[in-house]
Amino acid sequence: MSAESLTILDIAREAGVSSATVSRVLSQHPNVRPDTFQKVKAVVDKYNYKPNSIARGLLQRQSHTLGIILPDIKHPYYASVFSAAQREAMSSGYVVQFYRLAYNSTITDDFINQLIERRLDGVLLCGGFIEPTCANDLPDVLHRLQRYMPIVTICPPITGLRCINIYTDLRSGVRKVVRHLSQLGHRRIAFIGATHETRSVGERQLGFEEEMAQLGLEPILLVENIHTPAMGETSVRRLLAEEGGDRAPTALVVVNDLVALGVLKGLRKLGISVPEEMAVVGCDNQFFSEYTNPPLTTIDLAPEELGLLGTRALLHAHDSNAASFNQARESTLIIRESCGAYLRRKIDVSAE
Amino acid sequence: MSAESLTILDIAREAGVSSATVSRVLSQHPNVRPDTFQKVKAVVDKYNYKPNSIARGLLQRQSHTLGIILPDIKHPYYASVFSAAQREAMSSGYVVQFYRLAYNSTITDDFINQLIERRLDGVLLCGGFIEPTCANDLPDVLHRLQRYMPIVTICPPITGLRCINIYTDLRSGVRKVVRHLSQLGHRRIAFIGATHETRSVGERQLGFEEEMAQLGLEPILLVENIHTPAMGETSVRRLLAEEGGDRAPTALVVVNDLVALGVLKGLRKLGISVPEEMAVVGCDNQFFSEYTNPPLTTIDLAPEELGLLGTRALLHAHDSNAASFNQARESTLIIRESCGAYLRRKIDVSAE
DNA sequence: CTGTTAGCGCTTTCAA
DNA sequence: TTGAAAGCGCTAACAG
Repeated sequence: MSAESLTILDIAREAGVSSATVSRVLSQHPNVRPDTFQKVKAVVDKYNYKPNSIARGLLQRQSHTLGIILPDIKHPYYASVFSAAQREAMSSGYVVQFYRLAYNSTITDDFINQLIERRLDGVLLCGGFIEPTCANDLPDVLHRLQRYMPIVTICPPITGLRCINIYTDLRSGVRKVVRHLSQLGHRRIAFIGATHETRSVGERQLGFEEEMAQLGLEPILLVENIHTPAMGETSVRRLLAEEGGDRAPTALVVVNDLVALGVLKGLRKLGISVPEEMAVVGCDNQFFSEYTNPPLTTIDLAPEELGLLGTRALLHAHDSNAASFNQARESTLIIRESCGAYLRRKIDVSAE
Repeated sequence: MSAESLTILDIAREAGVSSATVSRVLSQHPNVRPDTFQKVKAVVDKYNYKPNSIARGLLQRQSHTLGIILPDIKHPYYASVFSAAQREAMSSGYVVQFYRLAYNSTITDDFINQLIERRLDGVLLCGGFIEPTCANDLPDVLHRLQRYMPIVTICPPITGLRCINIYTDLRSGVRKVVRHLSQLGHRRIAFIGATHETRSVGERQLGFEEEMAQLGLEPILLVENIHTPAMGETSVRRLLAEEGGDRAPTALVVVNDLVALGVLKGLRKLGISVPEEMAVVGCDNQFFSEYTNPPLTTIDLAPEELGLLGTRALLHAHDSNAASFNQARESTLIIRESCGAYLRRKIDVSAE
């Protein structure tokens, strides 16, 4: 397999120079005489010699490697963050290592140790595991990690943790949604969400409740462990069983687009048409949301931007003294058809 | 930032032993006296010392790192392969690095060099860039890489390349689809696909044409550069413009589920109902395919299985002498509603 | 401009 | 059972 393992010394010998000179040639050091340069380069090319970046990293104390930790790369939101992070890292000569940490697990010392032993140059943490409201030692664990490498979190700010944090303000995002629905005339609005276990879900619920309160409306909540399309599909029936008849909601705010996918199917199976009989709004603006039937109104969280900015912040963490800051970004309401905003207009048009 | 940089020597001094002894303690070497072990362990714990895996790797000539290269992590198919690969690698103490290589680009020497310099213990290559039928030097480039590390490809086998290859047989998969549609009574079946630029797309088209020929049917082809939902959406109108009236297809075989998502929307906008007026079948069985309206009939390619098996093969590539083999897996036809298979039954039921 | 030297932090013979 | 010593492959002073 790896028969090819020439070292810099082999090249030096063959070229009749010292290893230092070869090193200089390799790293484009200016102080090399052109003819020496050529001579060495010829040998390097002849043997197709590739320096060992591990050895170089050992000496320079950097691995040119970034870690990125998230719960599920198959989730389109995380895939977007990851994708953008990788691009940004790559364009600066860094490589990304992927670490998975399940939604419901907390970050442990053992896990942290892996990162430390790998001597990463920085770590991006995103969602899930850094979310549990129950994990009170989270700041401690992350502060320990931070003694070894800069970290950037992409999630709602964690109380007691001093680090770079970037996120999209979900709370105000959901408030926008509720306001929009109320402007369309809805009074009985329900929130289909997960339990508070993750803070970013809690933020959504909080935004929902705050805005409903401000509008003087009574919130309808179905808060269970709902986080897949399948769970969304079954949740609808339960919600309408609990809140039936007069009390039935006319609009649904769904915790994310993935779940909303199931909610739409659930409503379809119940013969409830969207948006005529029920308005539906998601959250996330995934690639598929434009293609649901009807196209899903949702809020855009700009995950790629978070990944890009997070990585950039990480790469600059050494030179910038601002080792800790919070950056909140605004979400964007994407109005499509599932909320019924275009309903009246459509009807008007057809009536003409 | 990384103030914490104790070395094994610091620990050795503090514990009053040699670095060799500390090393033995750290790697659970049997020949250490229990009291020495405890003494050293105490110091290690006290300072929370974490050995530098980079240094260890340099000596042992392995990085315990696998590379995985694919065109787009946001694509659910690749995300699944990646996810499974990471799990399998992690469970064997390996970490995965992600490299992106765009769909349309070919793998270059420069790119290969990055991998070599990073001294990866193996590389998994998947889709896109290893696909172009035009890149005739592909085997050469990969053979060069292979001199440094084992590689596994996940794609239709590449002529002239000797390496481990695992894939799902798309050709027979699409043939199943066509057969199924013909059994449902369809005679005018169209294929909406991309150009031949990638072989895995070519395989699908080949399967389509082969089976149509075998059935004595005339194939209808819309083969352009269609690989996003948006392109799928617009493709329908073009197809029906070209092949209208009597010649209009009654069934559509779409190159993948992502594109099918757009095709469904395009048909909806044209007021063509699925499956009543047009049967649609996708390919890939993505997470969303069960939730389209109507649910999409498709073929399952088991990407997670490919990722798992590919990684496992990579990890065993050293001890197994079978340095090169092809493993083809069967695809599974997933019958849902968009193909109309349940149509008659439904009608019967409602007629009762 | 180039070579010598001394490591980076760890493991692993070989002796003791 | 433990320690001394010799590197893994490379870079970075420091001389010359």
